[in-house]
Amino acid sequence: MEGKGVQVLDRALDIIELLSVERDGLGVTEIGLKLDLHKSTVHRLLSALAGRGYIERDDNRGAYRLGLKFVEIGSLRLNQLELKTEASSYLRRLANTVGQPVHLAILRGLDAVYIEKIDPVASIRMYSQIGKRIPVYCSALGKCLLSGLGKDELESALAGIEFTRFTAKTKTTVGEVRADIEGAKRRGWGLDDEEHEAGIRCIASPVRDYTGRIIAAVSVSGDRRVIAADRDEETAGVVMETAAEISKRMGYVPGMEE
Amino acid sequence: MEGKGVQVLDRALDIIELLSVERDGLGVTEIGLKLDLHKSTVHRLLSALAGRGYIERDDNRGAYRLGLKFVEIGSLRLNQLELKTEASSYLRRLANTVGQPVHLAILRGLDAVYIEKIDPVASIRMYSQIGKRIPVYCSALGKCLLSGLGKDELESALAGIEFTRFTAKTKTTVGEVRADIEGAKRRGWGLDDEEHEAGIRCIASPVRDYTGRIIAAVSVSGDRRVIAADRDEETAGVVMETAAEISKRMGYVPGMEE
DNA sequence: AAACACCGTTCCATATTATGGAACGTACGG
DNA sequence: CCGTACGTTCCATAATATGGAACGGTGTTT
Repeated sequence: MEGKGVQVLDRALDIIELLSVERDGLGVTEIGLKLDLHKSTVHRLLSALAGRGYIERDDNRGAYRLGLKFVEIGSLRLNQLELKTEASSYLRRLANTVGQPVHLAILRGLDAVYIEKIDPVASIRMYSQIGKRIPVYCSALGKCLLSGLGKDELESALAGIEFTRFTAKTKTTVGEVRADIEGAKRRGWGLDDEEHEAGIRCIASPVRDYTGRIIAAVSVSGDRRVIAADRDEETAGVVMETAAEISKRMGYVPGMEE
Repeated sequence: MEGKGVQVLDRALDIIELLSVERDGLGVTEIGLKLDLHKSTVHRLLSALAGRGYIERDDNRGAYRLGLKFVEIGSLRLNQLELKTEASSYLRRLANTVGQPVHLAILRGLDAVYIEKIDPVASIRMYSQIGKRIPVYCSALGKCLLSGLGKDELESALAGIEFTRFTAKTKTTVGEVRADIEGAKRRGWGLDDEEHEAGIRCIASPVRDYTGRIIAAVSVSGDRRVIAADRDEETAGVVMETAAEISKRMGYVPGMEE
């Protein structure tokens, strides 16, 4: 076959990704219709995946849905990240101090990927999700992560951005984003001023490792009345403190960055 | 080919599961050796998986490891569980009240699968993991989950248990486990008295839904000096209270079971 | 109660794909 | 500088996955 894929694998992954957004599961025929696959093909792939726990049947309706094996594999992958393991208790402490959701993210391509999310006790806001991505140009986390790139790498990354205007305040030019990144680098913290989600502001600070490189970023986010602009320096202070503690834990010695 | 599987899919899943326990990733040749696959086959499958984010290359060494796509899919699956979404804030409250790790689990076959895990701020104990399984016969969660089965279904389940002695206190006969389950049913809470992990005790209580059926269990666990035997009734009280609140949230009306 | 429609499941001839052997380029160690 | 091992690519062909047909079961309609 053409291209880089393997047909059976691509079909199976298509099924998996389809079911990952279908809360109530789907039947064989419906999966086949949505993915333009013969139902006997679908059935065979589902059976194979089910045999290993990646797919399960709904108890009542018989619909197929993702199995909990994905949860297990996802957790195993997350726990391979030493950074996350080391950072968790600092993040919990920050969440309780600030009383707002706290995230840890790493850079993947042109996105920040959430690898930890701590909600304070009273919080029930569920927008972000571990494993999800947010574009670098309109997130505090993303700007911090980009601030760790070398000049050439940064320009290359900026050149690759395809802008989507999420809110009235979304930055949509390379120049604006570059300026924000430089500001993040200078201050030691980055800002999302309702650029990704209207009404939501976010402050992040970078985490470094023993080589001095930026490997992650920590953020606090919340309603613009809670993460109020007039208290940004104060909020940024506690975020930077937490990021510094995690950095230290990862072997970073202040002053060693390039 | 023979059996229920699909060869390409089984090979890809073998690679995925191998990498899920290899923190530093592996090379093509090494994967091939471990799975008895030709390196050109391995390379093709890795490339196909990498193209969709399920595999990534280590920045430095070039080793292959799982991609963060698994984290995303795992989180999407978890978030499809309405129970988990609804329960999270109650569990956080319980963790802070008791100051010990709290879990939520559901029944899958003869295991309790952790679908939520809350560590209090100061805790760094990392034994359990979301997505992991613990056998029903030697866990408080498992005994609570089994207590919701009908008589025939329970006997069938008990007949299927293959006992492993984890500690000196592990129950290893069907009679002992049946007695524990009946005790859990009578009291409204179940106990793991160092049966799975030496020195660790655990108290759990079942969660019901609007049909009155047991759909999950909540637990608190910790060192036997902290979850001390002489205070079990007290600890159980707060666990049952949390389980009752979650049950209520899931539409359960007290008195409607059976 | 019978007929109909649709779904999930199974089987198998064959079309199509995945395989693995050979070869190549690169990087690392001696 | 040379040898070794790894990752990568290509392609003839062996082996597998496909999908068409058929079946049983369930729910709905007449």
